[in-house]
Amino acid sequence: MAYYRPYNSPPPDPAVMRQLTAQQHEMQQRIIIQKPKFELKLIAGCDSSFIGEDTILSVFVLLTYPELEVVEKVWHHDSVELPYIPGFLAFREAPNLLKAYEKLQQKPDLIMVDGHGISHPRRLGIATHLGLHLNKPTMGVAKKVLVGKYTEPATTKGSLSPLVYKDEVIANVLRTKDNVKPVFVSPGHLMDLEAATEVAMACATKYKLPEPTRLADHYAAVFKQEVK
DNA sequence: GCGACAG
DNA sequence: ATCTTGTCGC
Repeated sequence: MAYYRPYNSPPPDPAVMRQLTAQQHEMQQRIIIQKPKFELKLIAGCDSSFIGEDTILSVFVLLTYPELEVVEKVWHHDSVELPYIPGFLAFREAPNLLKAYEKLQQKPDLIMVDGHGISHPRRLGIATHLGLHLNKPTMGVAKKVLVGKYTEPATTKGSLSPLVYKDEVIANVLRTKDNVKPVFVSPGHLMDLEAATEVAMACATKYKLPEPTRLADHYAAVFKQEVK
């Protein structure tokens, strides 16, 4: 198994990588992509930032839908164990995100995660990984492609083009704002691409990132300063 | 064998 | 993710 290792991260143990890959193959069997069976009243957005090299701070923001008004925001920080390795992001960030999630007083009907859903080599982007752990509908909104090919969508807001990987459309490259780089929208778990795309568009008000993840990113920066 | 590579 | 200043444009 070949995997990419960022220039400055410690060399991952081959035995560990084999174990994590096996776990993704097991989890892959439980992914459910279907037409949504939930009523979207509350949507959550989550994101993580780092304080130094090994301390992660994760945030969950809860919003009403479709009004998109913030009703709750929580965070949690802890030390991380694994380095960042493309394709294995969830093993590095999901543990802390789950701890932050537990602090929510109310639980969302859907979680929008910063990162990919099934648009991943083994369909296990962090959004899908979280969805399986929480048995909750999730979708991913990433700023950069991980796998697949696509053509640039038109430069006007609302334009989109499919992201294809192994002859399957695994995400939509969506222009959420005029003349701004598009985002990659994919279903994570318990929903499908069509629904994920619809929600992403409905949450794209005046910025590139849909409100849930944009606000989570915003508060991550705010809380980070409070901790320092 | 040579690139590409979420956050 | 993070390190970082000024600068172009709505």
